Amino acid sequence: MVEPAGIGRDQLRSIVERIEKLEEERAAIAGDIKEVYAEAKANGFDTKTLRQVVRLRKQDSAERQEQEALLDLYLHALGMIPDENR
Amino acid sequence: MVEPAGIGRDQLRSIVERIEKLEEERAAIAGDIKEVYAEAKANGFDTKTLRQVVRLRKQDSAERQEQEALLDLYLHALGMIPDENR
Amino acid sequence: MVEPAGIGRDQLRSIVERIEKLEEERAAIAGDIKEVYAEAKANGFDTKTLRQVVRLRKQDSAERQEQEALLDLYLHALGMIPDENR
Amino acid sequence: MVEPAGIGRDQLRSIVERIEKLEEERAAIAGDIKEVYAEAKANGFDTKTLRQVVRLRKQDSAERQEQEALLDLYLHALGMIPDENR
DNA sequence: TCGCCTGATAGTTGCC
DNA sequence: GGCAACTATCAGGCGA
Repeated sequence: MVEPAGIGRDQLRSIVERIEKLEEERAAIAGDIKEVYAEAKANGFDTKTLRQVVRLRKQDSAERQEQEALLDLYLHALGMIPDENR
Repeated sequence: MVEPAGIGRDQLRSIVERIEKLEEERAAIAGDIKEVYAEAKANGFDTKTLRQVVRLRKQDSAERQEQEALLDLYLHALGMIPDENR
Repeated sequence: MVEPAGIGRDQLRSIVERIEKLEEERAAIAGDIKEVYAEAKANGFDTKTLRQVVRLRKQDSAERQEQEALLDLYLHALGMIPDENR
Repeated sequence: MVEPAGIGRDQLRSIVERIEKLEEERAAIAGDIKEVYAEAKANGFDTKTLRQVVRLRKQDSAERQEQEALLDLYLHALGMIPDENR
């Protein structure tokens, strides 16, 4: 049964407000992250690479290797071996 | 010149750690939001509708601002600058 | 199971080529759009404003559709299904 | 001088319509691309890897190696050498 | 629960 | 060369 019209009104308002509050907080943190990247950039770091590093640290190494292996497979099938020293 | 290997080491570590800390916080908040939706659902609300309501409320204010921006642009294009602080 | 090395070779090549062909076409159209803006600019129009107009026209129809969708959702949530083809 | 209000009216309409027409075409092609990926997926290919392949083919290899070198530098500074056989 | 799809986020490109 | 718009990728939510 869905919440009847009259009854849930205050509850609905409360829910929406809580969500909006949390979304604001989340946006604020996103802003902080952006700032850190900006500061890093100002100190001579390459943000693109930084993001890559952060992503790699998050990713499980097993999964990472698997993905690399698959890519190799495809590139090989296309005759595009990216680096023969690999 | 990009940050040389030896120099930025500690700085690099600090940057990465700050970002990871912030991303954790952001993820925690995302979890809270999820909980609110789950709770709402348990109370009989339709989450899809709730999400759309939240989205529309966000859009409304964004849209309003954009309309204002457009007006400004037109006024500018016509040489009728409405606000000298622009 | 992912596509084994030998089997999908020609198929893989075909897929990649089709995608690349389509991406070229898309890029060509993007170029045409750019040209139109450039021409408009040469005729004294403000491109930023033009872009905003185009964007808003798109948004308007999207918004209208979303509002309709929201109405549907509410009617559904209240057990008043407006359209059995849904 | 910006285009005066009355004069450019038809021209403005024409511009906007041409742009919208082109954007539709572009969207149609984007849809085609999506279809190709979907079809590939249905045939057992991994779309994420496919996208990577397409991207790599577009990217100049010199640039690619440069980016890899930079990443290595950062990972090294963090003590995270991703693959010692490299 | 899994796969799909939409919405959020990150990256690229073009303009100023 | 920095910033803003646009595009592509990714992740989370929804429906089967």
